[in-house]
Amino acid sequence: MTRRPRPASAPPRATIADVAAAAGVHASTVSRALNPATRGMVTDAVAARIAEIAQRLGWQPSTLAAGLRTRRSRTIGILVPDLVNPVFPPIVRAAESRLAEAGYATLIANTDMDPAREALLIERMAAQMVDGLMLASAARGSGAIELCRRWSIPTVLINRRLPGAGLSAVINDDGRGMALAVRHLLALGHRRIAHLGGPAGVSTATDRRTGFRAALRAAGLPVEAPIVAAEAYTEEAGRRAMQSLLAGPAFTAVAVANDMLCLGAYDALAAAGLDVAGDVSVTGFNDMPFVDRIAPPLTTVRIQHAEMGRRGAEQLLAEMADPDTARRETRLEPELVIRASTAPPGRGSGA
Amino acid sequence: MTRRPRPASAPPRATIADVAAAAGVHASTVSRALNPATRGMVTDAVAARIAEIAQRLGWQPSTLAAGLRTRRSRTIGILVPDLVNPVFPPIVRAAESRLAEAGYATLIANTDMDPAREALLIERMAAQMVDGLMLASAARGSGAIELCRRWSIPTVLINRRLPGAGLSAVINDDGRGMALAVRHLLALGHRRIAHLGGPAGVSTATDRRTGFRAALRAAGLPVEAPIVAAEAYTEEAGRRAMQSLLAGPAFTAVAVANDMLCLGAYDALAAAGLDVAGDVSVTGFNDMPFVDRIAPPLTTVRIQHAEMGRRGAEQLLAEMADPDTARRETRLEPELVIRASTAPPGRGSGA
DNA sequence: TTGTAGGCGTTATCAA
DNA sequence: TTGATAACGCCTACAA
Repeated sequence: MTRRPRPASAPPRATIADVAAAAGVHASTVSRALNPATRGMVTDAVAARIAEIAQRLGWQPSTLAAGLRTRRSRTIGILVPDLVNPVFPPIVRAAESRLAEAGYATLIANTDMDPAREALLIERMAAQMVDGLMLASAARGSGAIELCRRWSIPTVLINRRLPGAGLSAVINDDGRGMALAVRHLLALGHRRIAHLGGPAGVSTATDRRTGFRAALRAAGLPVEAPIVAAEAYTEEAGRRAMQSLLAGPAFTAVAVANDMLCLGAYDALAAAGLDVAGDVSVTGFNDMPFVDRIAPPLTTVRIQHAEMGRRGAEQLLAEMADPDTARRETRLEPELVIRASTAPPGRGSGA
Repeated sequence: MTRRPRPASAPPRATIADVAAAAGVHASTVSRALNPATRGMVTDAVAARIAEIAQRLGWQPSTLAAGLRTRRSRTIGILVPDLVNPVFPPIVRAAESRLAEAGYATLIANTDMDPAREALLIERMAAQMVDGLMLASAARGSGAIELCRRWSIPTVLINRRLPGAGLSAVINDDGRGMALAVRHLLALGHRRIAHLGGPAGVSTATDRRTGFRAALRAAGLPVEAPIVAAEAYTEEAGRRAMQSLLAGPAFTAVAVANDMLCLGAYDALAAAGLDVAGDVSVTGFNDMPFVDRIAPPLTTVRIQHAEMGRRGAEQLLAEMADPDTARRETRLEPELVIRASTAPPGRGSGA
């Protein structure tokens, strides 16, 4: 005894055959009339009548059946490390909107930064025959890229790039963004500036660290500034990283790789009896929601969340439409937002 | 000239027929061996060999083909008003995790609280043959429910209920939550308490307003407290609603229907020269991320975000497995989190 | 336990 | 312009 998927009371959904019968034409004619791409092959009068009948019967195309035939599911997958990280919702949302406009549904999954889980999810997306993939979870050695290649799934990276992967990416200009933050600290008079960096293997972390060093060098400062890498982009990791910075050489300002890390950093500073801005200036990265309302409001680098999602979707649509579309790395311009977490040095003692 | 979906270089993906040929058995045997549910029908030795060959050929089941046959897509749709509202990501994430565990992929879409868009999305989900739907966007008069019924899509409401819809819902006990907040304010000594409510037609708004009134009544206070309803759960709406509260009778505390509204309320109070806690105590609802770090940290009602997503998924899975599963309204227990936005009255002048 | 055959709903190709 | 036919990949009675 198998359970029937739909209650017996519900009428089965109308198919093209039903419409054809009602219209007194062949199913192929109905298919042509109802498919925008082939509507032109059919007499206007017939097409109109078919459309009317389809409407009356409540016909809906079955993406499954169409997809089986055409080998496209009109579905796009988006993989994010963790949807709860506030950086991602605006990106995902913008991408979803653009894709919906183009008639695509959006499959979302969280990788938890677990390569095994990520691989599983990609396999599953491949099984679902997604037409394209947007990866916000790119990291060195994840194997994701070769899976996408193996299943020939058009793929675009967002937020993070992966040098050598040969994939399009829509990212922030992380180096420039970090330079904006560092130059701001220098302008305030800071000379002993530390860097609280992101986790290894992630482009946002390496690009921002590189940008940090370059900005110091450009200012003629010694580059052997205190640098610590957090193990992940989390509050807790930020707390621990800040603790280890505080155990090292003194500094009056710290350029942090990510706003989430800043929250933990704030805690660690408070625990050490230090005042943000007063004793240690702090800059973040991302301008994620509500960092303008924490105490003190965070000076940070604003990224173009929505634009990133939109442009990523755009690029993916282009590559799906024409596989020969040139791969490109789009770097979005970041912008410094100055708030109250930065101030000239010397008001307090530094750290 | 039609464009081929996959580059000529990529080998076509293996099908059951390929595996069958390689194994020297019939395709149906392969199907049985590879499908966990029917594995038992096949000799262990044969099953093992088939599995090995499938693995070697990189075979992946095609959800499309299977779904066409079985009429289930192993896909669930989730509709949220706006993924950028921080209440939703934790819910969605937990649901996605649970559904992924059960082998379902998750389709996500934003309704923007636009009934027309919502209807379109549901139609599209129906076309995608989603096996079930989770609706976080329920509102009076949306038409969503009848669409789900029409397409016989098992549906569970989350975060909001819809009286009379006959659908399961996993929600907060909004009345109790609001009562917790009001009792806290009463205990602090407040007597003139206002309510900044949510938008009309949404159960969270009406249930919290009802809870507010009931709590005042239970305390023997007059129920004609100042009450204003915001037009939406947004900062801007919160600002305007607080402004109109301030234009009315005086109060020393305000119980707000939602944290997002509180942010706008904070602004309006500041603009009026009033101190949160000092002049007017403020309570929120949701305990959304980071309200513990705003200034002053918000006293609010914590809801079980993740549990809501998990339980919603659980209920949906149950109803999909057995349509006769009893519909149920699950109310999750909220919890008051006391922070610095509430204080005894009288330190300042009130409003 | 395995093979056979037919069909899920749509679209592509060919013929009329 | 329309109709007939087959095929997409898988599942499942039924027969062997």
